[in-house]
Amino acid sequence: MAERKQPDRRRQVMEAAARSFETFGYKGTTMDQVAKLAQVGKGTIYTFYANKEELFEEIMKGLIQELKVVADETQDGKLPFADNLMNVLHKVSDYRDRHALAAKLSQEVRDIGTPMAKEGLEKVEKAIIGYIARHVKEASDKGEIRPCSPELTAYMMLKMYLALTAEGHHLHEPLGKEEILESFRFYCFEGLAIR
Amino acid sequence: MAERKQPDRRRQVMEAAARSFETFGYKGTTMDQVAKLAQVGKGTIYTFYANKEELFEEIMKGLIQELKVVADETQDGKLPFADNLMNVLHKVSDYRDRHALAAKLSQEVRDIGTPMAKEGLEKVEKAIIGYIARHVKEASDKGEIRPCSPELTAYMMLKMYLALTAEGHHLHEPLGKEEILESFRFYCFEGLAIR
DNA sequence: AACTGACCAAAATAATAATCCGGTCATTTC
DNA sequence: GAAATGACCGGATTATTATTTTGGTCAGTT
Repeated sequence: MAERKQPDRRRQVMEAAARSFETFGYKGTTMDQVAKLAQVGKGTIYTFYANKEELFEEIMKGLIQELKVVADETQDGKLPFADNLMNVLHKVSDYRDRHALAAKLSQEVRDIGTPMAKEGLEKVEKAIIGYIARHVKEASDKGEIRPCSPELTAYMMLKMYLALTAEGHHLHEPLGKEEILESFRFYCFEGLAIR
Repeated sequence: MAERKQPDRRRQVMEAAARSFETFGYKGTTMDQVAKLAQVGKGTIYTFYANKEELFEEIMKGLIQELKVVADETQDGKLPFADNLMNVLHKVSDYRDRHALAAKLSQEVRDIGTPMAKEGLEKVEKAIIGYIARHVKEASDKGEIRPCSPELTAYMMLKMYLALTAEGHHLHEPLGKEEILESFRFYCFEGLAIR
């Protein structure tokens, strides 16, 4: 009963859109282009999605889903919270950097500042913070770390991680992977105070 | 002997430039404008400064100097390092936010991304980090805080402080002054680890 | 009923004209 | 004759206009 008597147009559109957004960015993909790639009349797209924005959001949801899978796969129940956290940050950041769609959108924001592209990437960041926040809460409840606001803590963790991995602004030497891990543990978990 | 038989043209130029840059931004000030404000022929400016860039750098040096004075005045030898640090961060950030030149340049970078304006603000940030780094090193030598790389630590401190004070990106609620201080102490000095 | 693509207005881009501005230097001032 | 000036230059920027593109619609086809 799963015969495709008719080609699945919704899937065709989604896949075409995904390819187009990651190749040409948000601004660079046109609805005509997507229709052509999907081998579908342009009007057909509008039977599934109200507009370009909605189509884009659907694709971004997919990226966030992928990141969640990567993060879940990285977690190891036997490891302490700090190790899991650092592994997840590393893996997710790495995956995001390498993912064609995210990379293209970053470049688009840098180069021409497309608002939709910025918004999309913000949603990804927000999803990452939400994901971390859930695990922070869990660790906090289990007494693995000190009590804290999960949301704010997750936000600070991501900011600290990004500050350490950031290069480009020549404010500090680019750090090696080991240095990043060590520094992250130092600043995020241990703190500067004498104990 | 300190009579001003001739008007001090260098000073006139500097003051005019300072007023112009803080009113119109880097791009918005023209050399003609500065000459007129300084009541000086345009060519005269070029006897003191090789070009517009150099004139701008002179003015930025002045801003950095002002910030250093504010920071030094904020320090209180009797207070522990953490308190001094937080006071300095608060005062300097506040002063910078209110300073017309810095405010204008920030807006210019946001709105049109003038490279020179960005560069100038980066120099300010670098100066702040350098200043903090010196005090971190001192505190570290005195054993007030754990041993650490002063440069990297100062960088991380500023980033953490800015992350906490940042609003606009709606990634977390804007925090009150007390919450900022408390959170900064928590994340920067105490750390998440159970002790 | 599902699908299509010619069509439209608005927005983006390209082409062109007009203006501005950093920097120079021959001339003037003292 | 050293210091100061401002008219002047060409490259860059901006304003103006013409042209093309594009998101979205809908009358017509399958």
